[in-house]
Amino acid sequence: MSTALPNTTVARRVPCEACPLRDNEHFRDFTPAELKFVSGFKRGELVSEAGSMILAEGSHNAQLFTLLSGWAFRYKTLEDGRRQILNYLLPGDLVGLQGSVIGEMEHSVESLSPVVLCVFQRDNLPNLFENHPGLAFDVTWLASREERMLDENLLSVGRRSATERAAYLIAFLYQRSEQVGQGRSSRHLIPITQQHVADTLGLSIVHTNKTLRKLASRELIRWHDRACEVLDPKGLAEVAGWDGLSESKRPLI
Amino acid sequence: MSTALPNTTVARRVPCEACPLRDNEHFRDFTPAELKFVSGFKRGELVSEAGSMILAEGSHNAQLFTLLSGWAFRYKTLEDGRRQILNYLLPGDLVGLQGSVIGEMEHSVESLSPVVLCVFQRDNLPNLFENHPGLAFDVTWLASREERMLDENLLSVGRRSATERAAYLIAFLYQRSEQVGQGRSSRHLIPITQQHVADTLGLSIVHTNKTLRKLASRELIRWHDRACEVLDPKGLAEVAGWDGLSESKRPLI
DNA sequence: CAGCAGACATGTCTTTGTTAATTGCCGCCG
DNA sequence: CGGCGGCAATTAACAAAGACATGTCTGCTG
Repeated sequence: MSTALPNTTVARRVPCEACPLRDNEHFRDFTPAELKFVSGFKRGELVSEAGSMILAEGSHNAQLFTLLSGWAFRYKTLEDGRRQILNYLLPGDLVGLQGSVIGEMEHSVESLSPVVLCVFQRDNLPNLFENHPGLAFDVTWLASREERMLDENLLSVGRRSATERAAYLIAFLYQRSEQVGQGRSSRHLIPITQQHVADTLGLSIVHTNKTLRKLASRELIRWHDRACEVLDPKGLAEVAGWDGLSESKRPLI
Repeated sequence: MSTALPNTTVARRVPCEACPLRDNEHFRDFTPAELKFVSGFKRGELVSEAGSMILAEGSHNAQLFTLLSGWAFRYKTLEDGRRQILNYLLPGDLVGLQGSVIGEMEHSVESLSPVVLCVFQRDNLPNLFENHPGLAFDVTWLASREERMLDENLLSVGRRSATERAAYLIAFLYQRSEQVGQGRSSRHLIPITQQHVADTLGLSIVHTNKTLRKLASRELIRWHDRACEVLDPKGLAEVAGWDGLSESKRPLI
């Protein structure tokens, strides 16, 4: 039964409804020494990997960044090449807290479209936290949201059927894409291949194909070249047994 | 190429090698209004759930706590009862950032042994961050570690075979148990049932049983009543194709 | 034009799930 | 004290889901 403490200047940020670190504006008070912007990636390019030259330059530990625009995904692989996609990255998402040390192949990040990044020095995090009140919250908020997404993903891969999994994934990515507001394209296109879907859901590419065809035959989706068009998000959510689409926005912290 | 900034009082915490929030000592500077200790749970008891009376009292949002002693696990369920265990909680682990709102059944936590908790008011987090420099780091560190564990878990469920999954899970829990130093029991016992294993790995209980027997016949483990004894951790890691056992301790942030 | 990659298709084989029945242990209660 | 019921672990027999090997077709690209 703790009593409500008085609000402070930090507390003004609560509840935190919007996604932080989304646009450049959030980085106004940062000095050039604290961050740098990186762009120019093409689709299918490795953004960060053990040994990658792009983010590993200078410090081998600089692997902390937010996505400012575009799509990407994070994955791990086993020695024999089996790959598991862990989550998809849309503008505002933070990557690198998971820790990546050269040679240990913790995880890698690959782009699905041209992307723009904002890169921080990982080992500078203590100073960043101190110099930018509120950043600790933003990071906690983002980590928290990512964990919720991973949770749902794990539930999906572990306990849902192939059809449910596929429907869930697509409905989920559709929702995220809507939230971010990819205004650009009028149709709802998700820039992934069936191989990505397979590696996300823990299925073979063949079975994934069969499953997607079933969804397509029910007019829930339509598959394009390297992209999925969502025809009926609600129908997908229903197939997936997922109520997240209608989930009300709510404060996380 | 940012220059190295001078160390500050906050920076002294880096690199952070040990698990923070592990013993009572870490909570010395906290006031009684900021946290409370809860104990008295028995094995198999719900620690936190939508509607639970234990942690929901007062604020419906108090679901933020660390485990001070004992074992527990976090899980989600689908409407029809299928359950997926998300991760296991050992002393020092933090729960509740994922967000849990009454009625939405986000996730639940159940104990595997008697546990002691340290509970924070979730909506008081802003003040906590402000009043306790370093706490933001500890939380980030913990969230980061949890995400790495979830990543590996997802890889496991998505891409490893039943035998690999089981071997990985047990080797992993063995390692964590060792790190925490459950000194109490001389033998290395993990207090879970085969049903827990099944729900963690996304397998049926029957198949899990066959898989575990195979591991037992290879003298890697021995199954007791509601507990798993680890005979050969290295052998398990080898079966799992996992090199995490020998992983050197390293700073995360 | 050749080469290649992705989508689509099919048949066979392996892995895993389902159902159901058996045993042993333990705590509860008459 | 002893029967009863429940849970964990186990096993068998069968069904289903999904993996794998293979091949075709199409559109793109050099």
